[in-house]
Amino acid sequence: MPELPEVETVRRTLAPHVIGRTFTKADVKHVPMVRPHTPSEFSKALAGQTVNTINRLGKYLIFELDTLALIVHLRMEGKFFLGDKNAPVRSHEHVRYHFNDGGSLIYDDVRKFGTHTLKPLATHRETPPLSTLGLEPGDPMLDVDYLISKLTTTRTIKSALLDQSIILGLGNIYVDEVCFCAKIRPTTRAHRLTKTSVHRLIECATSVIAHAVALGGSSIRSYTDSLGVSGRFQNELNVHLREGEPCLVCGETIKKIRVAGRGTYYCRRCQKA
DNA sequence: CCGAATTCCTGTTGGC
DNA sequence: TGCCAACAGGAATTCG
Repeated sequence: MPELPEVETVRRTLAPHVIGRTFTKADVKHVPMVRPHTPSEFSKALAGQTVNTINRLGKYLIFELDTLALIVHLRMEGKFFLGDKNAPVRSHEHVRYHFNDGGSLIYDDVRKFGTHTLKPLATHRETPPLSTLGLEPGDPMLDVDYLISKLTTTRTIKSALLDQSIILGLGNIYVDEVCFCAKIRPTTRAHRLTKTSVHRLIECATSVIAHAVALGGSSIRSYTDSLGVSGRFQNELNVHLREGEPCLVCGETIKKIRVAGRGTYYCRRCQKA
């Protein structure tokens, strides 16, 4: 599932291919994907708009057009492909964006969970969903005081770290890795964490995400290549998907449990906080 | 308001 | 080997 590092990789890969190109229309095959727009109003609004830049906020891709922002969330398995006018329809193709040069940008998504929405460019960051988002790992504003103020909840720290209004961009894989790095058990109640643990959490979120971005993200079963996007971070995972294998730090067997409704991997010896 | 459960969706996996 | 239920999960929505 694409998390911040995978989405950043998609952004970097896509940018040189689509910046400067102008849309003529979009064929929407899965109607709910462009909600609340109807396919025809979505397509008409895009016509004549040029892609000036592609940004990213957390796991959201933001295509900045002339007067609109096209905000795309890949959710689990969304992928982009570039095609020409004769590109065959892909098996899970749901949206095809057409450019005035005859080319196309194809969105493919097995589970149809992705979302594509249009917002006025001038105010897109001030309205949901972007307006509700927290701070990205590496943002200087993400300090101990900020995080402690957000962790007054009784939920588990895993649940809190998955909450995009607190820290941005972490999903199931990276939350497990960040908790391992910070020596924090995923089941610990957020408000019970010490200041020292919260400090480690920030350091780890920053370092794990930076390392994953540098390696182009992770390619695992539910998220693989599109546009030549093939990350190498899956080879660096310390706990995620390693149930039954020895902890790379202490040798203890990695456990898998269920936390916040998600498969969760941790080392019971290293993660005691 | 808070947090847990449900919903969306389909390919893969595991148990019998 | 074949069948089918369970599972995977981000975030919006519903429920208690």
